[in-house]
Amino acid sequence: MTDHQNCRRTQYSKEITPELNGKKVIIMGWIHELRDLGGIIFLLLRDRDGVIQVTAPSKKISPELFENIRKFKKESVITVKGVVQDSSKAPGGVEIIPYEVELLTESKLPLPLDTTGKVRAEIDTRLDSRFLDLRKHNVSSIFKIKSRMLHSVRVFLEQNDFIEINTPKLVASATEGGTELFPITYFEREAFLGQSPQLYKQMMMAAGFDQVYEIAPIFRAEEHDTLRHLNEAISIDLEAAFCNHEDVMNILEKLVFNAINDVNTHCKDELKTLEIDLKVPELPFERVEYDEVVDMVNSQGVTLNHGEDLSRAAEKAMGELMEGYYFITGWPTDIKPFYVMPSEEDPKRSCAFDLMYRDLEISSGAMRVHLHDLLVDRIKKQGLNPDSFNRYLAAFEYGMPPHAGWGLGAERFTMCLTGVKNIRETVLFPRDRRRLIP
RNA sequence: GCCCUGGUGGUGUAGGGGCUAUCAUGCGGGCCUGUCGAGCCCGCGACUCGGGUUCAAAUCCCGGCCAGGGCGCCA
Repeated sequence: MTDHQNCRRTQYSKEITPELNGKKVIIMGWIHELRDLGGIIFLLLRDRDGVIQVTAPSKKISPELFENIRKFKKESVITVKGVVQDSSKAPGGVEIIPYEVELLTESKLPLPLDTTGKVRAEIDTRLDSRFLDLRKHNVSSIFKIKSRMLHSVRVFLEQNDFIEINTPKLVASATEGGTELFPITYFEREAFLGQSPQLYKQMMMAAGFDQVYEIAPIFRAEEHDTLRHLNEAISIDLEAAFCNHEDVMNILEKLVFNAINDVNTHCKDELKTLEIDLKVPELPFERVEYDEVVDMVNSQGVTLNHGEDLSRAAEKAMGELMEGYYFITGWPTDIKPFYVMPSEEDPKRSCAFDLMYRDLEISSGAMRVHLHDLLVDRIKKQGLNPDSFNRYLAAFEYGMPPHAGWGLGAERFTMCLTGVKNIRETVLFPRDRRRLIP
């Protein structure tokens, strides 16, 4: 009788080493592969972190047990109770000789996709059966690295005295400008899904929190259809008072540096699975002025007029010229949002920056406008109505400190850490132009 | 949204007006005691949908839907 309500493993597969020779263990997981050679059966049992071979020689185990194992199907969940056998013939130098096996749940066959890597599947097929796709270690490794990166970011920011905050994702106004928002029904009213915690982070500066961060979803209703855009993404957002853009750039580059180091030391197996050699960048990251970027892009034969945002071709041209991480600074004020502070020496240039990795923008930030009247001015100049910003603007009338901040795309950063080319690879259940399930 | 390309067993593919629609993997059965992408034998399983051209369409044409790549959009 199978005991489903008392299942506990003694070890994960990766914890079983030749040193445990002769020890009894209980392992649980999925049947990765089954090789029946007639008189001996090799069963590869996969769990979260690895695969271990269970070897069933007909002469060493009972006929009933042997027949049971022979009837197993791939991807079924089983418990194996057995004895560790140190063996040079086994993969990893160790295997389990079973004395008892239990089928916990049987898998339906055929599988919607191959979990062993023999036949590759398209991303669309994989996402349709994502839970199965994620059983592959080269896929789950991406998420272990993402998890480690987020952990590292939290530790770093806590150590630097930042307060973690949570801001609403249901918002009333669609007047922030720029990106399209997803409209939703909020009881009898219309509301929207938040595009960014920007205005709330700034209000926390007026609240006297000084240094805040939030790691949360953002929603963009753009019909983009590329390898680097999502309609739901995780933004690592930060805002700090009594400082300028230079200060938050320093924090950002240290945070990125720190995360890469942390992933390198704690995700060795995952990086190996992904065949990634993660290079630790040098600090400080190179700073390139926007004016310089225009010249560099044009020198590559790609047209970029002064005052324009970078086209995809311009980003690629920069990617050809720059290795690793670099900042683009001194952006024209006109192409940046209203809350970006114009430079004191030259108001046509702003205190905004982007952090790039080769041809990919992974973060953008700025010193913000903390002066109420200037902010109202800038809102009007961008063709927006200051009246719809009342609650936000009020925060600037009762003592708002100078401040700066940035937002870092968690998925884009994960692409840099894992080397994957499609941003959908970095989200468990991605939301894009076409996909809303699963 | 625009441009290009495509949609063939569960998965990944070859083919490209008529013949039993190719191959791999998978699945079912058989043989096999050291596999590790196990091997060998037998079997199973497919032309995106709608319309049109034609004696004949999976193949050509039109449209839809879906996907891949590129771009645009992305304060």
